[in-house]
Amino acid sequence: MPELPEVETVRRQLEPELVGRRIERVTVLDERLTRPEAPRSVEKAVSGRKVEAVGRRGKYLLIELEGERTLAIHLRMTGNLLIGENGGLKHVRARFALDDGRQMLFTDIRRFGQAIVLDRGDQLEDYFAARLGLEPLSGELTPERLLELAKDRKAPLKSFLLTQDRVAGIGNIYADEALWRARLHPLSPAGSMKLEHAERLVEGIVGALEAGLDHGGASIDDYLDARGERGSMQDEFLVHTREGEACLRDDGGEIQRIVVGGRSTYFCPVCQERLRRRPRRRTGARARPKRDRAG
DNA sequence: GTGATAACCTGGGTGC
DNA sequence: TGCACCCAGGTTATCA
Repeated sequence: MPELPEVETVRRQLEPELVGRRIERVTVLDERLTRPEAPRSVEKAVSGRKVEAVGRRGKYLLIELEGERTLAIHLRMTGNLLIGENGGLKHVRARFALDDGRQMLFTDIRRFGQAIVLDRGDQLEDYFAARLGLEPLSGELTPERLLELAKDRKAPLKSFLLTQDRVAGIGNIYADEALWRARLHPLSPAGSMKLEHAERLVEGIVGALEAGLDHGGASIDDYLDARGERGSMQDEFLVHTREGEACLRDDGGEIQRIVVGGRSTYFCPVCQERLRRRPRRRTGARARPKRDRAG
């Protein structure tokens, strides 16, 4: 499933191939891809424009085009962007014909992927401001800011990490990996963290994402990089999908699988500390007056 | 405002 | 072998 490391891997591969090239023609083969916009409007907005840069925001890939337009692509669960020959591929949802004769193809088995065109400037800013929070690898994610975002939240840490408008780019795999690295139980209420926990969690998030990047992402199911090759992060998982195996910390714990927020969640019950909600600070001598027995 | 859950979607695995 | 059913998960909409 493409999360931040997978999308960033694709971005790094596409950048030298696309920047300076002109997208001569776009053919959208699945109208779901461009919803709510009509396929023709996206085809018209992109065709004939030169690529100026290839960026990323959270799990969105941003192809910046001349004329202050940006093609924002989300791979969702099974989307792939492949460049080169790519003959005989199944589930092709869009074709981008480049001016050097090659094609970039968007394939997507489950058809959840999205491609929209935004005007650079306010429209782009507003779109992402409403959806995405801190970028974990940019240095803006500090323990203090994470603590502030989690303040008073009762939601489990696992669900909190998956919420993109707090911290962008973390999905099911790297949430599990980050929590294991931080030694924090996925069911701990987010608002129960203290500074020391937030410090461990930031370290865990960054460590997990960088490991994913180092291994070209994880190819559990359908993910392929822009060259059509699989990543190897799935061979390096510390906890995700290791149900029934001994914890790698050798602490006697056995990795368990539970469902949190409808998502499979893997953790070690021995070394991942379950935090409890802190009681609200009461004001005054008695926060809750005793019942007046006299009636 | 917050948290939980369903829906979207399709290939693969499982059970009968 | 073929069929029905369930599961996976990122995001959004809906509900409590």
